[in-house]
Amino acid sequence: MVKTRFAPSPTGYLHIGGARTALFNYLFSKHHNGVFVLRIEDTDMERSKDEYTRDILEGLKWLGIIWDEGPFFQRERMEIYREHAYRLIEKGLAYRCYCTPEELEEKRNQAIKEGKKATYDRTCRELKEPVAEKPYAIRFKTPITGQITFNDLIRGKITFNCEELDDLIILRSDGTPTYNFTVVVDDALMGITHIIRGDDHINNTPRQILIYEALGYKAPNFAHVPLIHGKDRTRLSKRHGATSLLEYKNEGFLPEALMNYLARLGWAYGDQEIFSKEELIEKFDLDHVGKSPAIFDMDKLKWLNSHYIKTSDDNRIAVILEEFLTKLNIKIDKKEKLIPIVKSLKDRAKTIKEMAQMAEFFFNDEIHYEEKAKEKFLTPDTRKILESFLEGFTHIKADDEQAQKALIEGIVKTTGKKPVDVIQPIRVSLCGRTASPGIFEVINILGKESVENRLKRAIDSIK
RNA sequence: GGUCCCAUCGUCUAGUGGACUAGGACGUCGGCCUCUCACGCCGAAAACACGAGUUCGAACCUCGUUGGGACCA
Repeated sequence: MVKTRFAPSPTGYLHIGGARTALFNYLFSKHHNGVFVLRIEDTDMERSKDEYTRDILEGLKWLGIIWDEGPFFQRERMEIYREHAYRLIEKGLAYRCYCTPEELEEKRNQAIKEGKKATYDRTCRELKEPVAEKPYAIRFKTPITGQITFNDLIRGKITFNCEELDDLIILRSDGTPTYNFTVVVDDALMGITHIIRGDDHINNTPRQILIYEALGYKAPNFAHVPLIHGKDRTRLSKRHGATSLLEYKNEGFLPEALMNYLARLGWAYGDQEIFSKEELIEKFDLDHVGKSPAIFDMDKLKWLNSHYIKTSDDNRIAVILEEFLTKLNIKIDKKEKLIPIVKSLKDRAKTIKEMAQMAEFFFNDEIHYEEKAKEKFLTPDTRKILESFLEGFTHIKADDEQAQKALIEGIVKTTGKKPVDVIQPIRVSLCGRTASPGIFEVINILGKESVENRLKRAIDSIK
């Protein structure tokens, strides 16, 4: 059975790259009816924070990635790693190293001076007896010669020479295990069959394979996904504003848009652009994951988001819109307005946040007029138009589009102006701006009283 | 610096030796629609990094060059 995992360290928020790695693991396991495990690699006591763990869990949930097992916390498994480290010593596949950090530092400097590689010189490798009372780290006995090759599911065959690898520390002198050791122990114990992770781990892979073998476990399949880059083509980091995935939620993106975008970033299925979650599970495979890094493109994400806003259920969008309106301190006078507002704005907004901003004027008759709009359309010249529209409108219902059209046509005829010249002043009076949903739609949503209030207020503002 | 990886429009990508006059999508530009803004529709510009080789034939295979990235130091 296929079993994958996502194993982030809670030393930062769940960023876009991490989310995509998680997604690929999730999709791959679900595609094969397998199991997806979540493991939190929190062995770095200094930098790990609960806040980050919470962000990661929440982010995954929001995106719609559901794990079958876990979350497991490495901090709770320290004994297991220690036990495995000593097991390797017993098997003669690891050894105690008594070199002090100072000695190591000196050796390193010396090697660099001589133009050699700054790797550990294996001083303690052949020590026969443990030295009592002296602190030690445990090092892994890396084969001195030979090659290690693995078949990456995305990149094909990758080969390393063992000479390039030194005897890495698996357990520090303070008893804490190191990264390359804990991943292997956990992945082996948890029965992970496919490790899908970032490109940045390729160089760790040969060491890890060696550790699998030493421990007597079968190495899993590896698939290294290229990293996501920022516009400057370097790895995404805080500089690129790639903080938390949840920030996209706060910016008004829909989770399915983000999932769709992330999946298509570095993976393709012919010419298809739009994928539901179910479709992704059905169609995702490692064969069509690209090998070169992808650059994050906000415009395309926005396009997908607007697509999902357009095609999403109005009630659902209304609920989200309400949250954003509240966040913007906009008081919702009548909840029944929300659905019609969504209907009128879903083709115009790229994010729900944008939608909330566009919707603001619907909720308060004391609207703010945009400077330029007022200058151009609320003038002594247009005042007559507004007055005659208000006069006619008092006899009409707010949902009677036909009557409103007739009224405007009448004004067009008597003034000799173009329809747009009649409508724009009305639009600015009602919305405070020159761009808005269709004028009849706006009137209908606002209702008779609001429309009359706003017209009066606009007319007064001209005086 | 060492090791490893990568290379098709600005961006995401299709492409697995002949169907390639290199396809789709975002973005850009132009047009249509239109009460404004959007939406929608139509159209355009836009790429195989370079050089050798293999082959009847190369975006696709091989080698090299250049460029980029990651990890380690």
